[in-house]
Amino acid sequence: MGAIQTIARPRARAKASETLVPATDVAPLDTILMADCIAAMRSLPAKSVDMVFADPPYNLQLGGELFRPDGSHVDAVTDDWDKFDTFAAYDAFTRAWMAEAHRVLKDHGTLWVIGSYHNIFRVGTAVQDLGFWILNDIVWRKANPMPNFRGTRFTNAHETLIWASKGEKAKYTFNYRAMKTLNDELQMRSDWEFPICGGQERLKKAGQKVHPTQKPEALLYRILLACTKPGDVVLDPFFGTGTTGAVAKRLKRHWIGIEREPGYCAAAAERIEAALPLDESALATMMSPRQQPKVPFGKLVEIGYLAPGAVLVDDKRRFRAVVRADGSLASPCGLTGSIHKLGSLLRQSPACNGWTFWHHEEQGALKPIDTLRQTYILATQP
Amino acid sequence: MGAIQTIARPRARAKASETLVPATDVAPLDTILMADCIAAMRSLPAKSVDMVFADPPYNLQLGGELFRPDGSHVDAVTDDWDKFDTFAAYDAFTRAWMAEAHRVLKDHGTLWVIGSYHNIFRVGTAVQDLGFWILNDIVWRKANPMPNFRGTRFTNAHETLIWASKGEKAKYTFNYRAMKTLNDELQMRSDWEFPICGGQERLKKAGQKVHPTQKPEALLYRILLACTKPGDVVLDPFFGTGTTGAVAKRLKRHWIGIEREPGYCAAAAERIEAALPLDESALATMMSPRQQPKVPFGKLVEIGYLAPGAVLVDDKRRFRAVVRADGSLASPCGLTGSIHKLGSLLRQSPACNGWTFWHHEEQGALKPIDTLRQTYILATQP
DNA sequence: AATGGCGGTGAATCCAGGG
DNA sequence: GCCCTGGATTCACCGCCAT
Repeated sequence: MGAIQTIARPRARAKASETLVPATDVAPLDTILMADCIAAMRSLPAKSVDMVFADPPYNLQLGGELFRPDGSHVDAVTDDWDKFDTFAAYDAFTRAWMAEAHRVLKDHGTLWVIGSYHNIFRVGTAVQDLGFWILNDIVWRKANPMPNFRGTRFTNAHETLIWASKGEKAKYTFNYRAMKTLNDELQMRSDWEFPICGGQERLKKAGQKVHPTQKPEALLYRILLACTKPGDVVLDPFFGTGTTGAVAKRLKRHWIGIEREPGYCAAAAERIEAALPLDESALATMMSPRQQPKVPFGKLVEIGYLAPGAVLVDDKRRFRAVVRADGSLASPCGLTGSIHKLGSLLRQSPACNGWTFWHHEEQGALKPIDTLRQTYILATQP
Repeated sequence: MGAIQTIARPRARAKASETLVPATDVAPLDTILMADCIAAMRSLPAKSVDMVFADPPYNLQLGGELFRPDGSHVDAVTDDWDKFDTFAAYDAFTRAWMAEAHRVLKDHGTLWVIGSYHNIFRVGTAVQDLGFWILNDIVWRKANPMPNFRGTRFTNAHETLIWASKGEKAKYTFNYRAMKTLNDELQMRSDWEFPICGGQERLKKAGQKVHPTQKPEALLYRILLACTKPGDVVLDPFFGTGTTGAVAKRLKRHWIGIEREPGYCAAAAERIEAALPLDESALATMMSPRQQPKVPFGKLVEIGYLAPGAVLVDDKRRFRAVVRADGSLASPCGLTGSIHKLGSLLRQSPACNGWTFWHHEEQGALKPIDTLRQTYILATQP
């Protein structure tokens, strides 16, 4: 693993590359190029890297300030690097860096890009228009997303990644066995769950986060493990605080980072210097064992296990309630609420497990609605 | 719910609409229009529907169908088709139907589109370019996806939906409380899990599935419950076997379906005819507190729930205020104002819900004054 | 030493209605 | 249009500190 080298400008050849540069020289491995990403990419030889991982600006287009219900302020992404005047400007920027990514990639290399609904559709369109061939889109389900404080939309609980080869017929690396092993001998799916980056992993300086959008290492770990081999070269043109570099070093892949902000470069260099090969316990956390799925009662209504209007009773038939369209219950006396809430109201107890309290008639017998939940879990778990 | 009416062509006015048609007439409700989708949409009056749900063709590269910008079918699709031409044709088709969707939607209506990585990025770009404002992208996680048999990629286990309003400032319907209830009192997230459509729900004829991509009713159920009100009109320009219509009928929403294939139209008509609407009590959903009668704080003082001079504090007893005769509060530091105003002043936040911020002593315990309001509402409701 | 309460916070396109 | 005001609105995780 080469030393970390921070340079102030891309190499002098950058300008000449606008004409035609023979791809004879070698890319500077395990190095941060402190420069504008498009100029720096132009300085790299064609067909020299095995993967490009890109976490470009999302063009969030945020409005005013946002406050939590308790009155505290939400620290939003307001950095200048995320601001674009128009979609056209964003598209031009996207196509410029992505065209360079296509040039720099080896024929058997692949591109990964991450984004949110603000930008990912434009990114994906550019991916296709530039001749890349999409292999999968991947959903990063956040275990702990920020809620929607005003109750105006669905909680924005995921981000999207695109994985693409250089063309329809292009070969690419996919370590199928490694992914299947990582996923308890089941094929790895296109939806991945990870917590957002926080705790010890989150880089901080004077109590402040160093970068507003630092990605979790687990995400990069899975990507690099799935789609590169040891010794491969990964280029990250939006290096930030160097998550890609840190994980690449741990997995014995080479990396090249491009980052304009000196502060991010310094943080990344220090972080990667300190990165060590993963020990077994850290590996285990990366494996993200799957947990028992939570099944809301409303789900059983949606999928038709219980129809709205169905009648539920307790085991002694003392209480009775009707299922409503949204999964709430209504009792004849006018009380309404969730299965748990209505159970506790009627029983006049502080808490109630609605799953075992409420029953429905099935072949002449009363069965707790929990059996429906178990049936559902059994039917949908592989 | 009107009878199902299958027509062979869109109404005669369709052609004239290419010039300028005053939007005076009414859309044909609860009807299948057997016609090309763009032509049929042109026959509908402007600003006449509350939601457009669209499940357009997923694109072409799998040897499927190709459309010209006017929506007509292109027969000879060969492997030699230039990709750019293919994408350009699909984009033109997408923008054509989507522009009609924008025209047909009421100002407070919303658009839903579903797709996979083959087409969703182009669809999303069109959504933004046409001036729609994306509210969420939603991931449908398939509980039981088809495995990747060759082990060459990640299991393609999800599809993506886009939910958009007509513009950045446009209002829209979102039944927040119903969604929260449906999800066991947690905010509904942007990742939804449903099984793919199969079993009894899957329409079959002579052992063959009637439609290759029939969507599960649970998916439409959640969408319609979340983003429409009873009596609203939902237009589905790619009606297929009528999942949208069947669920709309069950939930007492009006629907309009456009479908070109007679076989699909017949299956949809039969299916919707058999669907049963929910009765009123089952259709009821948990309402937002907003829809409760408004009770001014001063009312509680007037009727003696709280006497002038009573002392209120916040939950941590950091702040303290005295109730005055007119229902305003006065703090010891001299500040005065409504329960909301004084709360925001003292907490130094831009807004504050005084009903939950302020507490009063009741049997030795602090209780939010909102409980008094709830008591009052319960006591005065018929 | 465990445990539990409390506070902080994260890529967020985050209000509605009346005067 | 604008301004003002009423009042609706949060989940999982991490770390600190008190018990």
